[in-house]
Amino acid sequence: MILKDLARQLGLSPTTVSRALNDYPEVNAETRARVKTAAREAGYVPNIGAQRLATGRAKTIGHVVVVDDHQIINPFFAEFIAGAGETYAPAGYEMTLSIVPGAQEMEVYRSMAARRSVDGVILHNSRANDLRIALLQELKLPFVVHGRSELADTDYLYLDIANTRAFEYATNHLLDLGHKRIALLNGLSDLSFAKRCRAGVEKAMAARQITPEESLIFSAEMSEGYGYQVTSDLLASSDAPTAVITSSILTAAGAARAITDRGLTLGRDLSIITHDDVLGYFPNGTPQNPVFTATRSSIREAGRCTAQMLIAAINDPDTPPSSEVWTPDFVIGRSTGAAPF
Amino acid sequence: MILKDLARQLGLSPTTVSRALNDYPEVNAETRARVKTAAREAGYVPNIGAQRLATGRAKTIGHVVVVDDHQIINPFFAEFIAGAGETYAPAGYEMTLSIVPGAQEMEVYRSMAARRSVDGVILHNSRANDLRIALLQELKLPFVVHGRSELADTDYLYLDIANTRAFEYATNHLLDLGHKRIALLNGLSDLSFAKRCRAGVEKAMAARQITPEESLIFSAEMSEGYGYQVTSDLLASSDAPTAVITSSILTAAGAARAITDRGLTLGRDLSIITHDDVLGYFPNGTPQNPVFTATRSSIREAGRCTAQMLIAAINDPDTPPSSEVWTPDFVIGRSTGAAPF
DNA sequence: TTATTTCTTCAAAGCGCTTCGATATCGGCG
DNA sequence: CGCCGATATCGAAGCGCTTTGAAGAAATAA
Repeated sequence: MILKDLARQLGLSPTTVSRALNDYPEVNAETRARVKTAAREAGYVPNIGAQRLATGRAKTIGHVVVVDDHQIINPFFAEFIAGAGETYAPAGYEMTLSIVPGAQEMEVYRSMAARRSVDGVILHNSRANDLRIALLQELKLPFVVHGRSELADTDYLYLDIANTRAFEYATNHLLDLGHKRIALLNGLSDLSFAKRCRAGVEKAMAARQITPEESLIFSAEMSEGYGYQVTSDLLASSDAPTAVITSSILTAAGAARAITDRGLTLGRDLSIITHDDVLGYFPNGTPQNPVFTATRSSIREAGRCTAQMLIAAINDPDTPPSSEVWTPDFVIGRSTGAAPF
Repeated sequence: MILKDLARQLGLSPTTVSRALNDYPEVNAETRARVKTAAREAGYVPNIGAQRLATGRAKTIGHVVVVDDHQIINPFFAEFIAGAGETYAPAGYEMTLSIVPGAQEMEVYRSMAARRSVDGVILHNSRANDLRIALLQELKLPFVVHGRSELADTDYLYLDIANTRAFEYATNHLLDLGHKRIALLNGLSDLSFAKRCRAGVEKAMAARQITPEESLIFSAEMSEGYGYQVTSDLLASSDAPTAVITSSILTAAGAARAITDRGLTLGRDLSIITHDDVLGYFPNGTPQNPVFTATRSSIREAGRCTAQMLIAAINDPDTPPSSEVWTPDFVIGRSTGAAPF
């Protein structure tokens, strides 16, 4: 069933049928209703390739995922696109996922722009000095960044959380409890959120004349195993820290496992504060009774909002960009306590 | 830059240029080389909408993800599509993800078929009696199922692992260690893999005249919290089981946490065997030194292979379907030991 | 030499949709 | 009564690509 058939069946021209279906005002209300009913009954759906060609809009948003040894589809990303995807469908957009080696990432954006396969993209894993931003601006491909780059001179849309502030707050919480040796189990160091987390910790410590020790700062892909490994090693050393801050709940779970493995007690022998992205599959205890003391911000909600920002930017490209920075909640769980002597 | 421009620039017709780029044989080798070079230099990439319309092929594979209260993008799915995605790009295919409420799932397939937005789909979370199979056959939309349905009379492509056999093996391992009260922390009961896992456990127990107790069989979304909760409850009861079988490593991690939380020892006070999908973000210890005794099969590799099967089926629809069933490995870790008295 | 292949290239007709620029109809107005 | 603007519809021209069928040039055969 194509448009022409439907038009003939209704005794109308394809023009009118197309306009009726697309809610153009110059169609008689009664005619429109008749057309829509007939389309539904006949199961008519416009061919998407034809629509794309005729309108020049792909009605598609691209997400590029880099898979190298160290970067695979991780639970945070999964949760984020779940949120974004929920937003696309009702808005009439589709989502394409391109999974490519890191070396090809830039090429993929170029090709997306040239072949017009997407109307815009969302940038994940914002890096400190992110070359993708300049490229996309040059290509005139609308985009929104999840996170923030450190390029102060350019103007682009982003949605981020206030990592520096959150981690400063978390660190102060530990300092108030008497902790002085605090380890940071951070994400990969070239990611901008990791830089900000570290800055927050250092800021809080500096305010109390504490110099952060290089040997207590770690950077890696945020997995459970990483948290376990590093914490085990720390606990085995002669001058173990009394508290650990991690930037993900998976890492915190690993750290907790290392603590119980040694017969120690979480929150007494070692305190943990983590950032919690509110992963559906890995809840931080229950809302009433959180396991970890944590800074908390839903990454899924971030996905929803980022998608909305992008769709808005595509629909009216002239509206000036208005980015967002969210402040995480702070919840107190059972993973923190006064520093041991 | 469009085809016509490139053709004019080369002093050729669009026909010849198109044929040169698409490797049609009737183009002079020298001309082809000239065209390809010029295209590369000019950064010409064919418009995808036009190509779709002209060829009738979308060069796109669809994945539908159901998000209801209980089903969100989970780590297993994420790992699977990472594998599938790796396969698409080199083959010239794109991947679209549709994230929709369960009630709309069937409608999405209909619409995909009608608007020709994808050339084929991959079915996730195979259910025991899966209505999607009949629908896709009726729509003549090529598809491959990850998992297996129980519809014996239809012929379709699938890739699955031998869950029944694997869980029977795992159960026998526990029975050999002297365990008699074995709990099963299974996935959602309408999923076909969960049915097969249960069948495997029951088969092994039946062979030794043990009747599985209904009160030791659980079904839920496979999360860490689920494993923790159920195991905590079990350990608190007067006649706790001595072993637990779980169908996912996340659930196993939760179970392990429940054990250490009570001051008990994994593998001595309670044994655990799990199925390990080889999640990048949640490794089962190290390959040399696994934490959990486990049946193991890479879900990412399954994604790669499923994608290849689908592409093959799309390219020559006449080749008879040839499905695959993989046998998981069995690895022995530190989570199992002889049954306590 | 002419007829017949083979090798290259091209013009033109779609693919199914949107949209610009008419055209037809009709009530309202001077 | 003729003219005007508003309303509703249509014909036709694209969007950028592929592909069919034809045709010119070169090579081979008769």
